[in-house]
Amino acid sequence: MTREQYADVIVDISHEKVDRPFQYRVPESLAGSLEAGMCVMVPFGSGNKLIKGYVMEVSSRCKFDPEKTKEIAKVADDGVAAQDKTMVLAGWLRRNYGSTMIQAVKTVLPAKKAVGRLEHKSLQRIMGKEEILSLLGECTRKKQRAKARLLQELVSQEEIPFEWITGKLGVSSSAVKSLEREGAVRVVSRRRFRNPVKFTERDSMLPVLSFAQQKIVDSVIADFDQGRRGAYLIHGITGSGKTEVYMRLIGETLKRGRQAIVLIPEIALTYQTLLRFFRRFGDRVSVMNSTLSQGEKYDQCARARNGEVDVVIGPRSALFTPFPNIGLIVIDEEHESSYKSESMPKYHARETAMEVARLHGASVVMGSATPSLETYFRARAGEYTLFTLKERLTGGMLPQVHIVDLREELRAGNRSIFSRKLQELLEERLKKGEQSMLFLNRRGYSGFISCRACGHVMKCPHCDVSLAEHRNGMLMCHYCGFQTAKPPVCPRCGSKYIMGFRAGTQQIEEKLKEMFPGVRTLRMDADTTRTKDSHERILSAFAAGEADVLIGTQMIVKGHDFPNVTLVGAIAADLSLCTGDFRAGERTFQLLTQAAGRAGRGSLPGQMVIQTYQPDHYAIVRAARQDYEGFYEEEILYREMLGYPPAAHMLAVQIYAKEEDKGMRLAELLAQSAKKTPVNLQIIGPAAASIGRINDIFRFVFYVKQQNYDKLIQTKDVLEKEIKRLQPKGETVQFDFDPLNVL
DNA sequence: AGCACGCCGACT
DNA sequence: GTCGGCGTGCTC
Repeated sequence: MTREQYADVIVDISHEKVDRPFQYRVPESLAGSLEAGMCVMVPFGSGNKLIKGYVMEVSSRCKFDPEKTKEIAKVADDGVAAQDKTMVLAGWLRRNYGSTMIQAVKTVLPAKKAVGRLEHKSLQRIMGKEEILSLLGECTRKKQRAKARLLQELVSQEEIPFEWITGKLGVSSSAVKSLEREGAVRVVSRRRFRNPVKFTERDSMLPVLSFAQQKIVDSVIADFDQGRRGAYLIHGITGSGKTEVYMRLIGETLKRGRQAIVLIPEIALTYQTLLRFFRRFGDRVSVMNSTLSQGEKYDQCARARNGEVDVVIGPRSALFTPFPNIGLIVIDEEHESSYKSESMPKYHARETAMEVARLHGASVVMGSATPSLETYFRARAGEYTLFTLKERLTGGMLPQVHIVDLREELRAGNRSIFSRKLQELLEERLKKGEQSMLFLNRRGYSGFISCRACGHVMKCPHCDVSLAEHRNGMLMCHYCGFQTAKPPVCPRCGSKYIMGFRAGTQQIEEKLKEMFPGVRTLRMDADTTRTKDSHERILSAFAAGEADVLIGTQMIVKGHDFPNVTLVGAIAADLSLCTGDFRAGERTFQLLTQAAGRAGRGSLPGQMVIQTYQPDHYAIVRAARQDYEGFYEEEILYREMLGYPPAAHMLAVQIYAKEEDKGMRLAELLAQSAKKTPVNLQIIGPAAASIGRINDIFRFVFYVKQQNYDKLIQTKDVLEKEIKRLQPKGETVQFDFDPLNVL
């Protein structure tokens, strides 16, 4: 009754050439029991050597010449137990975020690249110099040029890295093989690990914890020792000592023979941050970051697997460090958007950490001064244990915040981008020789339209997000595709000053220099940070007092302490408030709160100016008061009303197409079949994405909303089947669950 | 990565 | 003609 089954298998050979699935016949004995993610032994190559492989997919269609298709030999180890944690995780990623198994496997298997392995594989001479010379003579006589070249090199060098042999010397493996047979050389894969960080002195004493810190450490450890594995959120303002709590917990985890993973946003992965961990844990710590080469990453993974390190620090990908027995996962700055992957599978490190923790029996500790709504929502629901750290250990004072109403400025005849208050305070700083920071919080910027006179923002009547201006003069909603003509005057107050807000960091710099001749400025944005260390260089130049004012995008307010900064100015808070995204309020609140934390961290008291057309908006008012709770209450109400995450869940289905009409048709087709699913779904769109075309690829998107996450997964499964059936050629489809940004 | 195939120079 | 090294290409 059962038709013949086939399985796509990725073989366990570290080389790009074979890094793709091979199809095998599923033997009758395994029919029905074989699942994606299982580890199997398959005959491979002409010698039919048995090697390890991972099942990617089981199907009933044979995509390869059936004559040449071989059969799976057996399941490696025994059945279910053979599904090691990594592959289970890959399967989980595939299921929850919708990607191919290969994409999922590639994300969980860290650095499985040729360069990684070749680098520390080398050829060693095991004969004496005289013997080599005589062998060299023999080979030259026999005109064995490849072997001779190799031997020539071995005369002067005891050991040659493998990559030289195939690269510079141009000798293939068959020549090496014959030399090995003759007993002249041997292949050694010595581990010459490079720890990217130099040795530093260890802490000799631990700092004394505050009462609140101690309580967190005690209860997490007590839970752990009683076999309760939970998730914890530390809601603590900057400088309240979260890092010390993490380090104590890591220390306790190590004492119990388990390993710890620390996730830190890439931007905060600075030398100062790392130093604290190195001083505490010495060479048991390993760092993963994007500047590491493939080979270095491979080394770090091998060290983790061998038990040479117990703690790894890095961005979201560090989550997949192959530790044998993870006991703790720390997620610092939990709200950061860099925790969500931008390529398939579009996983969220926070959610994935929960799954990793479940597989290993580990605890998860998250920390943030401005937790994401998702996390706080769950903490409120009792899913996570909530701790609060209210005091600044350093005793620094919170800054005084001024909200400036830009409508008032216009009324008073001030058309400049600096309000009178900001001008006044800037002048004061320049006189006193203190530093200032000016930032534009624009990311995912899209031309929203607002009224300069009354602050009215054009919004979608169905989605309550800002409408974006299109080239044809129409205003459009990125969620549902709603369109309306741009009104000539403000529909609320009738003013003709209704327009898009446009200002860049460069303009700010120019205007600032006009206003204050001789002011020393530094600018930091995507343009000035293109090269590798320019980011760090600008920041350290500013810290060294080489400029009076640092101008930049939101990146200047993250991490980094500048004790001499006493003024922070948000030029246009509306830029992040009106991005046409349901998370705009949350992002604005986080950004402004963080920015306020930048002012006055030294002994000098700080001030902050927030310029906005919407001075009454709750995100701005609450940020000015550093009132997270209050913000949360208002924001969650909004999400509940409109059914946005975390109150409900949302799946973005993104269609990329070479031809516009074909893309739209596929989007409509998929939206239709989503509608036909038995679950009760709300479908919005499809519409052209906000950036409708990149590199001549047209983009379309529609959204599916549902209370229950599992039902969304079911919908995704239905769509996956539909895509398989339609077999689109010029179009690709991606899924994004609870998207952070609208395309 | 590892294996066979086939080309090309050297030699019974 | 045959033998064997050595680059090349494929592996379900």
